[in-house]
Amino acid sequence: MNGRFLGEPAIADRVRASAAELQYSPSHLARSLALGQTSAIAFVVPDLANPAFQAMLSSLSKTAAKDGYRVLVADSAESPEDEPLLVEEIRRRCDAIVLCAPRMPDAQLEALAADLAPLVLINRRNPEIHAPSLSIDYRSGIRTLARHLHSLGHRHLAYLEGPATSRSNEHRLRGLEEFEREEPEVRIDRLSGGVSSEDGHAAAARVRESGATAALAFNDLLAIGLLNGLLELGVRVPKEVSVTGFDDIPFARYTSPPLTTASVPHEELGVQAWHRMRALIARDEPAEDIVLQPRLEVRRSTAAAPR
Amino acid sequence: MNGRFLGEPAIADRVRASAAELQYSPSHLARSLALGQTSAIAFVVPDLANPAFQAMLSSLSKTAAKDGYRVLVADSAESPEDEPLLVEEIRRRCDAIVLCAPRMPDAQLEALAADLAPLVLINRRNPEIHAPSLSIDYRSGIRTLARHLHSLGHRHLAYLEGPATSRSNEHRLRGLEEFEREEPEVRIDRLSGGVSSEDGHAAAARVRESGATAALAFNDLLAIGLLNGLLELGVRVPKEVSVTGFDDIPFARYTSPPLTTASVPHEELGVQAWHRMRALIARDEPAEDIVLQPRLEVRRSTAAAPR
DNA sequence: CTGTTAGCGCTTTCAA
DNA sequence: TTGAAAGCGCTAACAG
Repeated sequence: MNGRFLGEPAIADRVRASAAELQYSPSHLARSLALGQTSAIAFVVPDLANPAFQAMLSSLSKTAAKDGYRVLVADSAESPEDEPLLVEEIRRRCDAIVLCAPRMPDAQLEALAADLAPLVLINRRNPEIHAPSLSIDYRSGIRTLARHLHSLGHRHLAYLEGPATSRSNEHRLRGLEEFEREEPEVRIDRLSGGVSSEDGHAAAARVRESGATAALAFNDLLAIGLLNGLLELGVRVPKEVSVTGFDDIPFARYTSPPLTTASVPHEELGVQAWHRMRALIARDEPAEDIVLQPRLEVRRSTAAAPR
Repeated sequence: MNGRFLGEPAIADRVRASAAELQYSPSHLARSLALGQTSAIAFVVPDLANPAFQAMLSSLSKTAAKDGYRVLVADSAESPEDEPLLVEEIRRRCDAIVLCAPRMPDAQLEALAADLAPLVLINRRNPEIHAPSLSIDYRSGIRTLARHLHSLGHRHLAYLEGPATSRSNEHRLRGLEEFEREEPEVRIDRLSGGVSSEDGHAAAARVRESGATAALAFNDLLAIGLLNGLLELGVRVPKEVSVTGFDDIPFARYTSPPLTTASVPHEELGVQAWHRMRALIARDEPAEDIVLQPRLEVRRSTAAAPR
């Protein structure tokens, strides 16, 4: 049945015919047990409703499929507590795991890492962990956005934060601190944001009250909600307040006004994650870790600061 | 180890301690083989990059997780030819399958259905197939949109088609025919559209040339691209041309102008799909098939027809 | 070249 | 109450 039969073709045909007649269908399960591999990998994200993670999943799944691998998905619902159990459970069902932006504390992740191997990490670097890691330079990306706003004359900015457990939020914060050191006359207010467009919408009033002339949102989802909330409050964007996002999700270019953002190649991350994973599974040396640079995408949600 | 041990607690503890020491971790695979169930289901869509399918996946995965089930995803890349093999392969890896908007011909789907059971169908009804089916009344939805445009004075419409293999595209076409019979003075041009925002964008010139005062797009993705393409061509929306979408993806409300659309409860579909599936797996009688009615969501991309 | 067998790691049944 | 054994359906190594 497996194609590499060396006997008489007629016999093979007869066997195949009988198999069809008996409605025989091989058990992938038993095959996996005997072979010791399932040809499936897990992909875990904090929020499957986020287009950025969806884009990675879509490209990871397509890419892995070319090598006969399927992907098992799980959403940790932004819960750092449940994450370790979820991750261990799903890992045991397949051959390997891609952890995307895990929210659990470093210590737990470090403790788990060996058990999880083969493991590929996205958006979470940790020198203690021996696993390929793909990430985005959020620190530099947010600085580029801040510098863009600065060049437009903005001196009072607001940063709408992401989840406190998000490492990439920390990196943005770090980038902002650097920027403040470079441009001491700039003031940046930290405002609590969230993770969804609704959160961004709800933050609009706080942004207006802060008096900032420009708001940097944690990501595009937040920025899109903020944009809308600001408009509803009668605040003109970008005339009165400029807004930036982060990610460049497919819809960022279609908002009103189109969103200035830092563009992240999510599809590329999915492809590269699979390449690293394939190497790991084959016990090859995976390619080097990469830190992708976001690209400034200037659209119409940012403009010169009001007088 | 399985919690229902009847002996001395001290012994159980000692066993557990040894297990931990030996880094014992149960093999889900072997357990599945012995038990004859994997606690995983497959979810197959034509395009994982479509937010409508992503929303279903996200809710299906969350809902199934509550019952200890994981989901294996696959994207058929809109290919009706590869679909049957893909579907059979992934089905054999797990306990059941949810087929979302399959593109393969009816005959093939009917032939496959028995092999695939337990099977839940989304967006594809077929009386020959004995499987729970959840769908959207696209026919009525598009008619509601057309009627909305008609009430605004539009008499020359254009319909931007979806993939030829999409049954839901056919249903929309059917609804439009009904509408034409009801309102004989209305003209509806059929224009080839596609499946992505890029396709919608590319169709903008064709829509303008058609002379229609309103365009109904197959879905929101197409509509958003069309909106943008029209704007780039200097066509004012909705002043000169009204545009409608279908689905009400999360971003439809944030486009410029916000998109009038037929709202489809994708999350609800995911939840209901799991409920049907759970009943099937438990050999219970699944709840009745449902045909959800889209809800007209009037936003600012539609307005009175020009003079 | 063909047919037999052990074993993957679990669950369940049956015997001690 | 505890231990031993059969079997889930496949693969791979081994004799015949």
